Amino acid sequence: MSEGNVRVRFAPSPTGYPHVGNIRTALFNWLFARHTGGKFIVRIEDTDVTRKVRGAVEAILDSLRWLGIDWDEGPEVGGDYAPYVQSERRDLYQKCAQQLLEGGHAYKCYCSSERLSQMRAEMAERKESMRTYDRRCRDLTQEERDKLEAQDITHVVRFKTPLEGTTSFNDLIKGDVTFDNCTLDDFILLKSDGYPTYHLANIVDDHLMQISHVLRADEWLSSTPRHILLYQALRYEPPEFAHLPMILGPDRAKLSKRHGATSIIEYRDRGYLPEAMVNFLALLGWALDDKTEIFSKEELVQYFSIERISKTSAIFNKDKLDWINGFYIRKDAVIEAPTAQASATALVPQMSSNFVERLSESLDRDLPTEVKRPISKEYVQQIAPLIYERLKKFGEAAELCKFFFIEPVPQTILPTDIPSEEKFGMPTIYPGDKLVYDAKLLLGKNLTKEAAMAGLEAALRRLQDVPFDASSLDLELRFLAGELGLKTGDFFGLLRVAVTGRTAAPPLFQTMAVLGRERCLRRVEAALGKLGLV
RNA sequence: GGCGCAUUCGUCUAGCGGUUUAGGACACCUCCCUCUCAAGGAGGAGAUCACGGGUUCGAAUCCCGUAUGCGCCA
Repeated sequence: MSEGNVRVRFAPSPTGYPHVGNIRTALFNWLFARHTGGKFIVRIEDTDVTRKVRGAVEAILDSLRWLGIDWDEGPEVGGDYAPYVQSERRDLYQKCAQQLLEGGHAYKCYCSSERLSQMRAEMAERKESMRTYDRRCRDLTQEERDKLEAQDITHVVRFKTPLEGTTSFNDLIKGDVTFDNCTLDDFILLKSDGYPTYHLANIVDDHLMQISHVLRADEWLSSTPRHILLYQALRYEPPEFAHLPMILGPDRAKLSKRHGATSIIEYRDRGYLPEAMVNFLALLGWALDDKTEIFSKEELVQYFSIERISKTSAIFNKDKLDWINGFYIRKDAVIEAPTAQASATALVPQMSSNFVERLSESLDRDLPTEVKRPISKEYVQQIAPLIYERLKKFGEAAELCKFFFIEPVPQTILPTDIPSEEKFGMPTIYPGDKLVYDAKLLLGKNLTKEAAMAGLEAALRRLQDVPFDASSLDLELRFLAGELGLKTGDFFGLLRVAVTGRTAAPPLFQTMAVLGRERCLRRVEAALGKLGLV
């Protein structure tokens, strides 16, 4: 098969919101298509009527769009092989089933589901190795068939799997795989409601849509011999197969809702960047070499190859995702200003409008409702350079810069007031979204109450008339620390807690400059007032 | 239970018979930078290459078993 004729598909069933595994499959298909100059097709496999979930199709397409995975044929865009929704293609499957029936490759099965489940129970009882359909209807005589037909019993159509021989195929990732036909069952082609099973619909559509390569999750490997047999019975040329390693949860089990965030949409909503997600997903089961970790989408398209897909399943490593996301945030946040070193005001880097925009959005969404909207763009622009290096995902932004919007309130907090999951140094947030912090934090490790109070009082006076820009504040407060006989670290730490309510925050002087004189004075004053009571 | 696939640091992986005292990344630890936290820089710890047999002058790399995990039959 020449690579120019590559046609691959992503065939999700709308039984739920797509998780990272589903989307990784889509990504690999897409990368393969774009790398080879082939076509990427999206086909909705909605033949399982009972498990259909409302809104799932939209969620799937939204996920693809979010990551920039565009499709050449499929829902919304159409194509030469439309429709791309299986429920609209029922006639095709029924015709195929009929053809198989007539060719002696399939038969109608009249067994009731009650009989089947009873049969299975008995087999389990007897510990039989073959716990599959006992093929009772396979060799019915014409007379028996007519009789059952006359009774108007609902039936399914089953594939007449060869009883002997083997079925082999060469998987592009796993290599040669062989199955004994006698281990395969007479699987269902057409359900009693007239809908096809995955097996039938899949084969018919892949053939009709001229799919050249099937890149799908490893869980389908065991079904592949059935598919090959079907292709043969139908006299279709089978496509190439490549079974992708699975993505597992931290407990090594197949991803499911139990693993917390599984829906890819959730990652978008938590503030992950699409380019980071694509980069991360690509690295789950694929690697270019022994060192490269960061890939743009263009580079992935350029370098992607099936040969370099690994055979082993991978565990979703959230820490690494966070690292990659932080990397992309930092990378995209700053505009390289060629005149930066010439500019005296270039203490803070210039932020990209993209970053400011995303930051504004997440603050607008996550900041408490008490904060007045709309949130000032100019203000966000000032905050941005102070936090961009500290952000791993935009979902954390509000928490990270809350104190720019809400007054910290010092309070004496009893140990029992602090929720156990609260990290050291982080403020305890109470309902009503006041930024309450433990007044004891003001003392830090090395300060006595008296020294802290003296420090705050001195700062209060000095802050009245010092020019309120970062470098002046730096200069003046450093000087003041000396006057007070305090270590700069201790003094600045004290001020940091007073001004931000936390022990870990962006650089102090830049933060103070952004907050402005009035607010800083008020906060120092509040801290001082409370400190007297500690 | 049967069948199939897999098995390199905690995790993602490089490795496709000698260049390997098994390389990189995340996480972890130490140090530097430093007003804290980050970011960045420099180091460190961490893998008897699942186990047991072969093949070979030589195996993480090839073959066969066993175990374990995962998947499918459901």
